[in-house]
Amino acid sequence: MASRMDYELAIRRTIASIPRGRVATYGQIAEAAGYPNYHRQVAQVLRKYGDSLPWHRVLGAGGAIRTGAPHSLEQRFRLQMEGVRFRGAKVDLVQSGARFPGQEVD
DNA sequence: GCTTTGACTGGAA
DNA sequence: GTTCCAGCCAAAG
Repeated sequence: MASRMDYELAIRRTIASIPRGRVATYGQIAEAAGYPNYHRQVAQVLRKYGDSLPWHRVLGAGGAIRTGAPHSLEQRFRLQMEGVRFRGAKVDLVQSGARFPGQEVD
């Protein structure tokens, strides 16, 4: 049974797999990592290992930036530099939303 | 071992 | 559109 801190490994791997120019939400990452409802742990992992992860590609529900800290400015700047299109203060998930295998596209 | 906190989410007011 | 509340899980006090 390898269920202990594997969740963080799965989350880290999922975040690292986000293609450049695309973004994913906390819930989406948690689900894609195999741990639904672990959206909070995604944030925790980002705080811990964010320095070695594309943290700027992680957004809140609806494409909103939930960094709170001054990072919000840098995050938005980086995303725009990658070609992510913004709509007001939120990201257009319809265009820049990362698609993980197994997800249904309605 | 219980309480508080956190880069969250979805629904209700 | 925003604000508040309950649900959620793990780490830290």
